Amino acid sequence: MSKAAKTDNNKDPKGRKRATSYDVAELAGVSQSAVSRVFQDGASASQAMRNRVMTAADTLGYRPNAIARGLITQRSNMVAVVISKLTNLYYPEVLVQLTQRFSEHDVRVLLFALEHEGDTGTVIEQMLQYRVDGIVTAAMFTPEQIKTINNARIPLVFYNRTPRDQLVSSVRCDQEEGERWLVDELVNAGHKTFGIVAGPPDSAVGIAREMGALNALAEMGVTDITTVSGDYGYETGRECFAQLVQKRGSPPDAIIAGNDVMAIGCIDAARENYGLKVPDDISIVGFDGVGPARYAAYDVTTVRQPVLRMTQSAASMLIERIENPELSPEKRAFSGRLIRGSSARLHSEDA
Amino acid sequence: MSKAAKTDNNKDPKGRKRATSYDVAELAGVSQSAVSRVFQDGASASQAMRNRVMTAADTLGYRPNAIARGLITQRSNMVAVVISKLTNLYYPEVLVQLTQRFSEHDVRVLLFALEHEGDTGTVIEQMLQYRVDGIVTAAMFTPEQIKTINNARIPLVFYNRTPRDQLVSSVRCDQEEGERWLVDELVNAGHKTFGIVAGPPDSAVGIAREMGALNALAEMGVTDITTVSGDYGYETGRECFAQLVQKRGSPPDAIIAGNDVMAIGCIDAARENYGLKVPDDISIVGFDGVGPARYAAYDVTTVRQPVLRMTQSAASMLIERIENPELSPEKRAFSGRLIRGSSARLHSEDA
DNA sequence: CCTCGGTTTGCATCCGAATGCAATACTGCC
DNA sequence: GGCAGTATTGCATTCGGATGCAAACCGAGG
Repeated sequence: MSKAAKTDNNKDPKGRKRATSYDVAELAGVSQSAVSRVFQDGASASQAMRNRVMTAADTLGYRPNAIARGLITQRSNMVAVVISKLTNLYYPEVLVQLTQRFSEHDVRVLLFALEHEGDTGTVIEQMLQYRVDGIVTAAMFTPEQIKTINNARIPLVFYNRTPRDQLVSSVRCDQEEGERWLVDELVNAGHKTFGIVAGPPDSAVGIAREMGALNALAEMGVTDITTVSGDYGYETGRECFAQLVQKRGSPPDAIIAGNDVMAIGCIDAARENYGLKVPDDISIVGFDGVGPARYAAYDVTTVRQPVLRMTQSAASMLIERIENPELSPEKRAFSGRLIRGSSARLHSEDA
Repeated sequence: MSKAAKTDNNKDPKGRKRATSYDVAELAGVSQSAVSRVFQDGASASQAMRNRVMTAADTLGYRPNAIARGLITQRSNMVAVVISKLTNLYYPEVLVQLTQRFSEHDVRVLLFALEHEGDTGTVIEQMLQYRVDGIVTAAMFTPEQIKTINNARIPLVFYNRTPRDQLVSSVRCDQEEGERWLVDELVNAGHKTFGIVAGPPDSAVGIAREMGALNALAEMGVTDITTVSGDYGYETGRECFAQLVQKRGSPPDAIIAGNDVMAIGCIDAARENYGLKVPDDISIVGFDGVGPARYAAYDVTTVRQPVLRMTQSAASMLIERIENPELSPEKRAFSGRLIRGSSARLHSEDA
């Protein structure tokens, strides 16, 4: 009787309602649990049952409702991916890679794009409400936010940022090491005066790179350093170059830019606005190894991040922790690869 | 009694279970419906009730479960966004814009990234299972797939592709018009022989552009046309240039590339491998108006897509149709903007 | 033919919030 | 003070599928 009632309110004016497992069960003359079992992996169901159910399901166009399933299983099979500053040419690649890695594990990606890395507040609330099974973030969270996420027992992996003093998992490219390589090479090649075009102040990666460069320069005994900062964009790179020159009266021997795009901006400014030859008059290096850095007109000397390995790690670390929440946090740092482009005179080129 | 049972099985070994509206209700001494109402927009609840519930909710760290809500309201508040070929430098921008537009309407984005535009099969199944409220796709679907989606009554908006003979909504940049502009200008500037570097054969946009260019060329009476095709990438652009030259024995007067990145590849190949001056010896034009097209070393003549307006349209068209499923399909085409870079000699520059 | 071990299947219940309806509380007004 | 009218609140049910448990079934061996 109660079952009959269920079919009664199918009075969708224009077209049939979406088929449910009950509808399929009825048509196939079996129980709803049977339908449920047929659509699961390791559930027990005879071949005959499978056939009947599948036939009925096909004629009704039935598809299991992932929302309902998520409610009962306490698994949404969705992970949140948080990105910011997509203008940074580098993240799109990361994003697609991540999505593909996750989809290999039958996990969907709920995307959160932040205008600025600071806008994390509301986003966290959203992620929690949607009961995502895990989070990969390429934006920094505050300690309280991290605590909130931990309390909700949602596995969390930071991408290219590692909060200080926090017990969290992260995957990153070793920015400091990369900057050290660049600095070593530049200093050994005879560059004495340096300009740094840092990233925006709210970028964790930018800060890591800037500090890495500054520390390396200090260790090498370099003191003539001028710093300006941009927003990772091309235009900003051009402007920063001008600022640098103005600030110190003349162009430095070398410029260390916070990413490749700004490096490209610097190169164009140096050539167009100051008639400088790169790398003869000035060396300019970037970071990331994005596509445009390989364009012949720039051929930027840079450190390429191992995006594939990093995204694979992030995805698998997260999935491991979703399946086994007891796993302790883990931090993985990958070395980048120094790419000796022709935008800088480097030491070992003559080796 | 049944309520008491509910609190009993809270035996989470390590830490409390996630708070539900029942927990909050109990602590606040009110009914579950009251809690539900407090967390809704237009529901009736006294101020006193609001305070009590909110206090209880805060101490428990309660957040409404969007999954459960979706089950009962038949609204997931999620839309699927399908993209392919993210290698195309242009889509990341689209993606972020879309995500932000949707989040303004409190709609989340479930991301599906296709390796190739053809891999749509499984993705559609996923979207339907997750009961997304709508779909924006930057990949082409087959007529059967479209029918499946229509049967499920899920609003669908195509981005930059308009299936032939299908009653669907779409937002696109008028590729044909843009190509016509480019062709007109090039022909009027005296270019006689043309090379076309088309996009991959499974790209709907690529085909539209290629056809647009060919039609325009035919109308202008141009017959010396050589076509090759690439995958939208930089390297492919370089290779295509070589192929073009080889195929016809010498470089054409002008090259029309399927996108800016390939145009850049062509420019580099022309300069580096053939010692040609751009635009003195050869004109090269692209399409999209991506960031790198503006780099000083290339300054590509191109047609810029009005991404902001297009994404806004796509988002609002979709949301309108989610809220009012009876709305009939609508196709919007936006004109791009011709950008007269220095990679081509154009007619009207002397005007 | 009956019994035993192993599969299949169905029953009943649960996940967490939304909502129609009825009961109740509160308001203003005569 | 009493009453109509509105604003709150609670009750019970619903969304669609998963799952523990017990009943039913199957084939093989005695």
